[in-house]
Amino acid sequence: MELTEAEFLRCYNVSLYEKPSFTVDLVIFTVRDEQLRVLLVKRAEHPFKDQWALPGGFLDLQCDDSVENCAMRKLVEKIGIRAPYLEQLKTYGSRERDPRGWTATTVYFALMASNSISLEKDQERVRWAPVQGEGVDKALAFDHAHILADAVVRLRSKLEYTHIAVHLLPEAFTLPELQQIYEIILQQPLDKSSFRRRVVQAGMLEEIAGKLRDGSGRPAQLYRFRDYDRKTFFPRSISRYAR
Amino acid sequence: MELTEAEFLRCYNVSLYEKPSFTVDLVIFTVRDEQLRVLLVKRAEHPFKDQWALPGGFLDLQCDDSVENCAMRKLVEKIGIRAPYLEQLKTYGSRERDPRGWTATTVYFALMASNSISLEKDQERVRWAPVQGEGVDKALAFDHAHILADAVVRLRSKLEYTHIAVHLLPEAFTLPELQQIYEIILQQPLDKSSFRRRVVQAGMLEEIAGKLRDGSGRPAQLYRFRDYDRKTFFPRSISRYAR
DNA sequence: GAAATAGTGTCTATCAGACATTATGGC
DNA sequence: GCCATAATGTCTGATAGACACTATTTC
Repeated sequence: MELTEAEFLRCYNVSLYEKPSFTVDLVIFTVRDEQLRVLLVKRAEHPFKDQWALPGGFLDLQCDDSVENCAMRKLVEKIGIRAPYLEQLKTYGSRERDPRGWTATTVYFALMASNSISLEKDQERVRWAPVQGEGVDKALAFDHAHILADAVVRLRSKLEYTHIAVHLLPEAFTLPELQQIYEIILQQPLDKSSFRRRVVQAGMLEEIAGKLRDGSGRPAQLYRFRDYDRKTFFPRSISRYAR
Repeated sequence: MELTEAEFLRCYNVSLYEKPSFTVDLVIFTVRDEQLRVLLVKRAEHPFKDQWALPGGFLDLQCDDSVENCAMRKLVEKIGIRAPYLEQLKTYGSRERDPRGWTATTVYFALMASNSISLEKDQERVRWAPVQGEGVDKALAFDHAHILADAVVRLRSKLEYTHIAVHLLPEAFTLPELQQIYEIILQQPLDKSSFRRRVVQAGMLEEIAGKLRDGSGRPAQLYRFRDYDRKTFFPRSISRYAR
């Protein structure tokens, strides 16, 4: 006789299959001091003790309802605030990537404004490392250098045709500030006029009436991002370089 | 006294953390009979017994060296050949998605030419279901309808600015055939002249000297994809529709 | 007014869309 | 020659890049 689904579930042994260890890691980007930076932590435990690594850790099946929840929880633990932008990057899983054996990690990447973070606390074990090319000038634990490179490529690529750069700035920002973010991450100067046309015509920004930001020259108009839910998509990529 | 890394690894208990069940699922696309189709299998076991689902299954820590290896193994098991294109889509993990409890699945999507597959074997339990909109006209097990929708969106999106459609055709194909693939998946007619300019100028194709394909009218020039490793990237998206 | 920075205007090259025209096969 | 389909040519509109120019602030 066939089992009903309810009967089947009562008898089902969850531990039937050997499972890999499962972790969630984070690539948290910000732009500070005219550099793209990524949050690194020094590992407190073996393996790779005292080496720099991406923040992350094991899933907690009791308190994490989903992988994304887990990523948000770890983000809050590490930097104390919810990131305005969190996106799943990729899952890396193999027998070799961790000396303890078969592991898989789902990596998320987050963007945040540098004014919402503090660089200072515990510089010895937590650091915002500048990104040079597609990595940092430190050796990273596990396959984290490879993961970081993938994240940098994804970030540059998404910058070309979406609005995600606004998440690297505070709520109110000027167009020159936004352009500088693009220039820093894409590592090339952009034409002011073309840049403005592009973002204004995309309709993604809203002037903050009357407010201006001071500097040494003419003050710049403040804008805010119009709709964090809407997906801006530029029909042409921002730089001509082939990828 | 501190443990060395070697000592630590000897004592390390891999089962310390409770792990979610981990599976790999596949969204395998092809174009056949002028329709985008996806491979579905009827589940033999509970849960969701006898419902249609994406092919997939548990990771085998013994024989799978990596998640990607596992996806390739399952692909070969299901359709008997290596797919010319396999890309990781996303990882879905939560407590709710499977009645047996906390599970995570890493989903890959594959493209293949319809001439390399057989539609006939075991129609009762394996089927190439036509994709309508962003799904199929069957209820799917687990969160597979949601996963399939994500895969269709990703496929359409990548078609706009990359060359991946060539993987849906046999090695030798004509430009009208390639254009038809785009039209079927993007669900809109494309201008012949613009389409040709686009793919020819991208430099991704190579004429197969002298070979022509017959039809009722003038025979079309055969082409093949120049370099399966190179990344073609169209600087503008192919259709004007905003996403 | 000079310096500095913000913002605008204009010209041009490029390319997609539209569509007409030519080419080449079968019958 | 006729039909069907492949392939090319041409015109136009949109827009990115380049760069000159104007605007508004501080000193």
